[in-house]
Amino acid sequence: MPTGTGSRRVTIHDVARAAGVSRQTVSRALNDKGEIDDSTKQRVLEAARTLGYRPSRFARGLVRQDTISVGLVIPDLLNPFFTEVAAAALEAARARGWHVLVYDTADSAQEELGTLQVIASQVDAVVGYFSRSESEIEQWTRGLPVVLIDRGEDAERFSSIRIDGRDGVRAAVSHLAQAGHRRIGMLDHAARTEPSVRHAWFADALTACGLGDGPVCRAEQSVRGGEEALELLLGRHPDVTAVFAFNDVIAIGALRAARRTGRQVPRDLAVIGFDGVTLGTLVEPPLSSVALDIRRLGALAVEQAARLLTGDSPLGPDDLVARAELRLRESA
Amino acid sequence: MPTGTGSRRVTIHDVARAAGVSRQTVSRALNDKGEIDDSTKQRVLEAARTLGYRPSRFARGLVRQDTISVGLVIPDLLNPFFTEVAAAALEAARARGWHVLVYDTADSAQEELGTLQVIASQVDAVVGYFSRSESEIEQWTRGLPVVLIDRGEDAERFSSIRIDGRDGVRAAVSHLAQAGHRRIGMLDHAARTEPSVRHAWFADALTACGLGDGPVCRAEQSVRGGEEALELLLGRHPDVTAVFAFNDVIAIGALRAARRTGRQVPRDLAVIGFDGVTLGTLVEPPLSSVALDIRRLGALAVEQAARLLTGDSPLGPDDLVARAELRLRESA
DNA sequence: AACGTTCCCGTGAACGCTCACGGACGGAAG
DNA sequence: CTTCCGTCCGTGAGCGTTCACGGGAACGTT
Repeated sequence: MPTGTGSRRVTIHDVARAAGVSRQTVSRALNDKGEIDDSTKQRVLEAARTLGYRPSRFARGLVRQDTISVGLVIPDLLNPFFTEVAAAALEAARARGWHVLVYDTADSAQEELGTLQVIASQVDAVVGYFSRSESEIEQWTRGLPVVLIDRGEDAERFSSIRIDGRDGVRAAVSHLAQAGHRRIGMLDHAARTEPSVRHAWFADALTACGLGDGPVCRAEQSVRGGEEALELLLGRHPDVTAVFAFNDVIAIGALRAARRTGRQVPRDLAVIGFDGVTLGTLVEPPLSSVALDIRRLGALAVEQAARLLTGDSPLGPDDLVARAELRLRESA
Repeated sequence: MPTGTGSRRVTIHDVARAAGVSRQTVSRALNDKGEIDDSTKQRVLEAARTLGYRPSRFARGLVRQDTISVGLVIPDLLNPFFTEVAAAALEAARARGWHVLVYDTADSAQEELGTLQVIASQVDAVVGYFSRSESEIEQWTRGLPVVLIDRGEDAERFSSIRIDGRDGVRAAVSHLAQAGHRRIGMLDHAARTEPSVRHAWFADALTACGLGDGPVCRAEQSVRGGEEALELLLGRHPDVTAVFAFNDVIAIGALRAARRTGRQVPRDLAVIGFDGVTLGTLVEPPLSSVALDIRRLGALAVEQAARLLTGDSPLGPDDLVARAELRLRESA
């Protein structure tokens, strides 16, 4: 068993010497591409096996530039929305024969910087979520194709898959209004300092429906965060009878908190989330949501990365849109 | 904007020429390691920027063999258990500064073979789930460190993180027996032809508790699969009052099917799963489960990969165990 | 004036592999 | 016998980067 603890790496040269042939013949044997006698091929393969030879991916990649790998950057793989985005991107990448390096930045700007610093030297393109400034991203990616996802309004230098939930949120609020709700609150994202884009859609929808502006609470990006935020919101505004959440995870937290405090959903409190994750079908009651086509979202991001990579006809901002539409279940 | 559609790649040489210096000086500027005048450094950096230069990861990797990357092979990232395993492995790998290539084999033996064929040339070690035979795995990995997870009893050539749920399942069945259940069924894994190891634990536990053997139904690895399997099981064996499921996903399906058919959980039907995924806390009622420490599981796999990689003191089979223990919530 | 230092910078070599070529050999065709 | 072709194999070059070394210029020291 050749383990090669500290010793030199086994190269194609060693195999050649052991088999009594040249490097090229070894290469022929391993990549089975003809021009080689079958007996010598077996001999080479045998030598390679006993020596424990394994070609260097770097040397190989250096000479034939065929394999493409893309970096996928995700804030939190355990957040079911990002799980689904990752799965979608993985699927799209596999269809292209790409390799995918996944980086979970743990919702931390620090970790994000860390990945930014190492990712450029490992991949041919980058896809995913970033919270840092575009100039900071550019500084580390340096001309590498980058596709951002859901980068709000400030995606200028990079391609970004824009998420357009305006109509969907409008439909959601409108549905709530028609159900008789007059005081609708929102559980917004907590990380950013300013209100989110989704909140802007929410506010617009409220005025469009002729409702006064709704109270808002910031929620951590977790079920727990949603629970806490809902209690806070309801504590401060007991007249609220419906809530719209920044995303489904938070909405599910709200659902749970509502039931735990004796409210019945949707009778006492209606809840609508955003994203449309599968998890929403498993909770009680099933969660209504302004839903995205997440598989398409991931596929779109990879598609654009591919176009940027080859250089031909990248999609324009108008094509890089994922629209969300209201998917009614039972929570509202 | 130098996009370089079909043209030659921009090399360090081009930058050197443009800046009027040597390759080495360019290298010094880019990896900022002193021995360079600040003004020339700026000049080089400027040249690199305008040329759109980006060092080749292959050339760099060839000469300084520092970056390590590991392949993580998962049957289905959307299955919450594997999501958590992946997240755990990602975290452990990041702590080591490793890069992780993720492959989702889509529960398909064909896709698994496909990854097997390409993965060896891309990573320094492989961690994850495989259904194919060890010889087949070995054929493609060729001496690459491989760490299998939950490979049942037949892990001989490779390191495998064994999942030991014997005591946990025993505790689960025992708990059900003490609650008065006499007829306990199981929803087993459907893919394999023979009954799973978990079923063996279940059967042993039944006899240990003095109960006759329980009826079994095979379930697809999904919530839907669990629903269908439970209906089948209950249709065939109406006297069953409790079920143990191969895993939590299936158990959640069972939970839903039970409630949908008017049964109350756990009063009319008790349900216990396996794995202990977080999702179990979100369903109604919260799922009891024979729970694994999934983060430790992932960390252990990566740890062993690291040891195999450096060659020193790999963990033995006795250390490569993840024990599962009963975690009671409300479904039983 | 000779010498040692410090600061920059450049030159060969090496990393491990594949590609493009060319050559040796044997047998079939002329 | 010559010519040709097909089969098999080896040699040089090159992929793009970093490492180890060496050297020149400028400055200060004795």
